[in-house]
Amino acid sequence: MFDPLCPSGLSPIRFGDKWAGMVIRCLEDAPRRFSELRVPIRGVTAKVLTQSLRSLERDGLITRTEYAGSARRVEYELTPLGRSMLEPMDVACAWAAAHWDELLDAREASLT
Amino acid sequence: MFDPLCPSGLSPIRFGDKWAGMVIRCLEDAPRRFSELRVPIRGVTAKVLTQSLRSLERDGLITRTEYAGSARRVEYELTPLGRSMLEPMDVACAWAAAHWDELLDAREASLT
DNA sequence: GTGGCCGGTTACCGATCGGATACTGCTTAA
DNA sequence: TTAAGCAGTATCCGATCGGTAACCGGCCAC
Repeated sequence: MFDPLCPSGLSPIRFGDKWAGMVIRCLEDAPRRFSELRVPIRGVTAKVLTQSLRSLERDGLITRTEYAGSARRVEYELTPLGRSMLEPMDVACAWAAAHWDELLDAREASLT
Repeated sequence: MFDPLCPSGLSPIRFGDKWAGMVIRCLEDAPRRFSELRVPIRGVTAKVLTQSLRSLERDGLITRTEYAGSARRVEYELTPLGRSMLEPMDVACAWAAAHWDELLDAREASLT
């Protein structure tokens, strides 16, 4: 899903830390478990994902729910506040998509 | 203009490095000289502002024009690409303004 | 000829960020 | 009994970020 080579890293617009934007995107449709996040968000380590999730939780963008049961189960879910970030994120994505080639050109030109 | 205590630092949405967003805002209405940027962008040092400007230039968001004349004069100006960032920035500002109190509440709640 | 303004540069420094690696406690399945 | 999965922790490490302080050359006014 989020390829490390994905050009989204080219955009200067960032939401929280390095992985926060991807986390929010992953939670857009449904709550997900820790291990369900690690799969699509390629290249993230457990430690860093934990940091990102804790930070999002502190800011009230996601909730962390530990389900009492024999097997361990923790789910992360967007709060309404977190969901409200989708709108600026969409705008940022649209901007990046619209100006992707210009950004590439500028980068290349600056190497010469 | 950009008070170091300004709550805009509370928003998790960032455009480029720490000062890039303010630089773009300062150039919104007119081209400005190096020293004209240092005044409103309070707290930025020459070195860091230079870094930020160089980075924005590399990305094609601003141009740096050195005017030939006896007195030294350098002006920075938004490119069309740089100007196009104003739209996502406005959306981000609107989001931050709309959810400012929720962000504050979440921060405070996480301290207890 | 000395000081000030302009637009920086250089060297150094601490803090933070993100990543690598190893390990943990708990539970369930083979 | 052993292995695997879940949801992380603990420790260390290098790279980057942002900041301080000092300095620079060219020009100008005094």
